[in-house]
Amino acid sequence: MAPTTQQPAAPDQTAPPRGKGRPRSAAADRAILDATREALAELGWGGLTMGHVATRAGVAKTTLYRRWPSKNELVVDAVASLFDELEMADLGSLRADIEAVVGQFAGLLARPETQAALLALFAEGTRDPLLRRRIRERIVDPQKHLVRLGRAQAQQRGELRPDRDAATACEEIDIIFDTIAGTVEHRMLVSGEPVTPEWIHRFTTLLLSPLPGLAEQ
Amino acid sequence: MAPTTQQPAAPDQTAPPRGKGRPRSAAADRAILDATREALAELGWGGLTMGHVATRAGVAKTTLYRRWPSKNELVVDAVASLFDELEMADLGSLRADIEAVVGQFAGLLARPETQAALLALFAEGTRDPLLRRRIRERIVDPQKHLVRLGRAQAQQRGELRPDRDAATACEEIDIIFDTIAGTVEHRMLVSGEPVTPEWIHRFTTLLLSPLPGLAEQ
Amino acid sequence: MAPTTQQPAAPDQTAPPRGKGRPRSAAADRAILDATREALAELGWGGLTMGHVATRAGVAKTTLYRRWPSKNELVVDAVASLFDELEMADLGSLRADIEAVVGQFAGLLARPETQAALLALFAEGTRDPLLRRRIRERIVDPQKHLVRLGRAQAQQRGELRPDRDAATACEEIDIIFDTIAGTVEHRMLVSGEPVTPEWIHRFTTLLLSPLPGLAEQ
Amino acid sequence: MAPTTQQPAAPDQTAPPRGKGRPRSAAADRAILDATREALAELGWGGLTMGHVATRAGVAKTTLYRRWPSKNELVVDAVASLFDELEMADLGSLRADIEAVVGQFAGLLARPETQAALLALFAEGTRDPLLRRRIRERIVDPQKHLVRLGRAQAQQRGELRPDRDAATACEEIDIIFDTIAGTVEHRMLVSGEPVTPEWIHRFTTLLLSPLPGLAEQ
DNA sequence: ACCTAATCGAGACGGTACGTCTGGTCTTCCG
DNA sequence: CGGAAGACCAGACGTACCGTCTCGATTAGGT
Repeated sequence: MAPTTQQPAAPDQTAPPRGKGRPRSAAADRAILDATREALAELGWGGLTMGHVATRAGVAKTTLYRRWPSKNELVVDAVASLFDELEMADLGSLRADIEAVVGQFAGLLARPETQAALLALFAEGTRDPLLRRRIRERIVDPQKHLVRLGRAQAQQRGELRPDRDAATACEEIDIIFDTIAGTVEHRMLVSGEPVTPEWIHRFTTLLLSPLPGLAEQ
Repeated sequence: MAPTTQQPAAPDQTAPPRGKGRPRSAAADRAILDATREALAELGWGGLTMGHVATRAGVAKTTLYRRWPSKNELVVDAVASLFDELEMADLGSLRADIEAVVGQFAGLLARPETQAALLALFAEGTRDPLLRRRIRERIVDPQKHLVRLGRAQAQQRGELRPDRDAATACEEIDIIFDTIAGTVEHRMLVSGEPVTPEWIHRFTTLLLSPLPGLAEQ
Repeated sequence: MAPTTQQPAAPDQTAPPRGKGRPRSAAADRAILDATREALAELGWGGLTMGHVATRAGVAKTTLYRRWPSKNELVVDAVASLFDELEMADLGSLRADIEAVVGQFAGLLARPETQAALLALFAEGTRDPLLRRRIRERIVDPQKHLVRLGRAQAQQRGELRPDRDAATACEEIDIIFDTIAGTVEHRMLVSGEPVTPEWIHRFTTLLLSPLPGLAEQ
Repeated sequence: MAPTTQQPAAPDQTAPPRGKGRPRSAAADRAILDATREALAELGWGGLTMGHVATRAGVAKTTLYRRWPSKNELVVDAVASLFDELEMADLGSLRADIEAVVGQFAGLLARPETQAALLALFAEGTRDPLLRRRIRERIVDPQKHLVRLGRAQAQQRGELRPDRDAATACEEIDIIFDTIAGTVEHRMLVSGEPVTPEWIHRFTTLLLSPLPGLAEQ
């Protein structure tokens, strides 16, 4: 998806913007984020240690803390880049587009590093408003953009009516997004059951049609 | 809800069932679970400490570990009882029943102790199959039972067609449950926005009808 | 010297005096102090690390900090026991007694662990009154006792006049003690030159007689 | 005393002697040494930090390390100049001269920066021969010169016999010096008691006469 | 008027030790 | 024997300095 407006995982915006002393090593940034993803996949959230990441990245702990104030922020950035691979296809129909993006999302949630990190991050974000904001900016909003895009495509095709006003549109996007993201996450991470093409089809039907088996109302 | 098959937060079934020496203090169990809930509400998941719980409950750490093998299991039990208050009403229509149960669930998620614990537990459960199983038994399954109940009620009223076969029914219950639970959790705990009656109405509409604005297909 | 009133290097008096919980391991105390002395001798004051001591003693850092609040206090106790070996002989004359005790003291200062620790402790004590107090109780006072003892022996022999009053006696003991201890320390640790029997003889002469070469006054 | 043979605290002689590039700032040297003394007085040896000194002196750490290889050497130079104020008076008698110089030395040891630095330096010197040499050159030898001077004055007055040979003289100077320096340091820095005129008088008596109270021998 | 070279400030870098905290286990005594 | 108390080992935490390095910007002397 959108490599349009994307920095390569910018660490800490509070860094001095202009160069007085020695500039920060860009290689260190990359090594740290890679190490974080690897460690997440191997050891999971609980096994992830700042010291461990630093060692594996060949970097001093100080360097790590200079850029990310804590494990939470670090993992947000490390995981965020994974979400960049989500893309909105244009397959000619709303149903096909939805099924495609749900499939992509499910594929992402199947990766061990995502699985290890996502719910843990959400849990931490529950208590820390700054972290929630960061999660929103780096993870949630890019996803929500997909919904916006898919919706616009469907409107252009004539499958959906054009927006009446911006506020309603926004609310509709929100509700659709929470439904898609929440349901897939709950299915995979809480119920622990796989997301198969069949399941995707049935879920899309739920979104697009009345409840299956609903008697004529 | 179902006080049918429910122990009053039984700690560890592996305990010696019969009294040889001094019997375990039931008061200790209650004090521990209360202390856990209080500490969760005050300090959140991260701030919850076994030592802290023990102190607050006026109990030795040993006693605590004798009953629950770790923080995770303890919190499952402490939080599970909160889910007992969920009940399936029979308000005469499927929509009304759904809206009622979603509202109850949202109310539960608004409590600080639930908020602090739920996602964290799910995150831990991602790695630990035994924990996931326990979560399922004590938290998820009781909720899923509500869906089953509501569905049966609607079938009796004639709003839904009767089940064709058990397998399909089960799958349909699963998908509905994941959608309701996942969406409400995502809305409240990840997006961090409130679940108002209006939102509930719109979400229920999404479940019961085609996408709003969907052009005639 | 006086094993009369001596605890085997009691760590921290602030410990709860009698046993409610598990008692502190006496073996750990011994292992820690031994490890401290060994590490001092090998690595010196600067190379001595709490973590290193703990590891070498086969003890957790927590155990170490439970007993001694910091490196300073730990080393005081570790070194103090070395000073227990100082004894006041009774060799029949004041000169012989002085020479013997100076020789013993010099021998003590020649040991690497003493050398590494003593001045560093004194330096730290300069800033920390509690540490200075502890140094005084565990290291200085036992030494000063030797002076008191030697003086009493000389008075019994008739080499010295009996005390006129306690205050004057105390002052005289102080000045003699500071002179002996300070001079030997300065010779060995600052000037870095050896304390030979010849030097001891000359120093004792300085104490007992007018300056060598002093013209008749 | 001797501003005779004194560089104004020359930092590091290993600097390239002749100017090709930009010359070193003399102001920086002064600022660094001043900052060092101030920080010593305020924070003590343990609180003294290279980074702190650099900041306080308005200088980069690099500049500091270009001149002094470590904290130890820096403090030697910073403190050494304080010892330049020691002077040998000629008050007409050996006793008066000794009492004067002991008083001066005690005054010096009463200053917080000296107190913080001296024993710490000696302690470090115990392990580092190069440092000990530097201490000797910049701090100890100038003091020892005072003893030599006072001795010569007394010989000229006829209070002391002339030297028989150089070696013996040197040894006698050494022992007197270690005694005076060591005793005063021990009294003030270890015992932590003040050096009053009365104490100086008694100490000088000890140096010049047999032990007080010594029965006729 | 240019070079050349060492200096300056700032600050990031890899390390290491710090002292604290928590997790689980164990050992003791009391009821 | 159960329970309270608390010591035990293990190890991660986030901070503070260490001494080195890499910058861009001065600031001289030598041509």
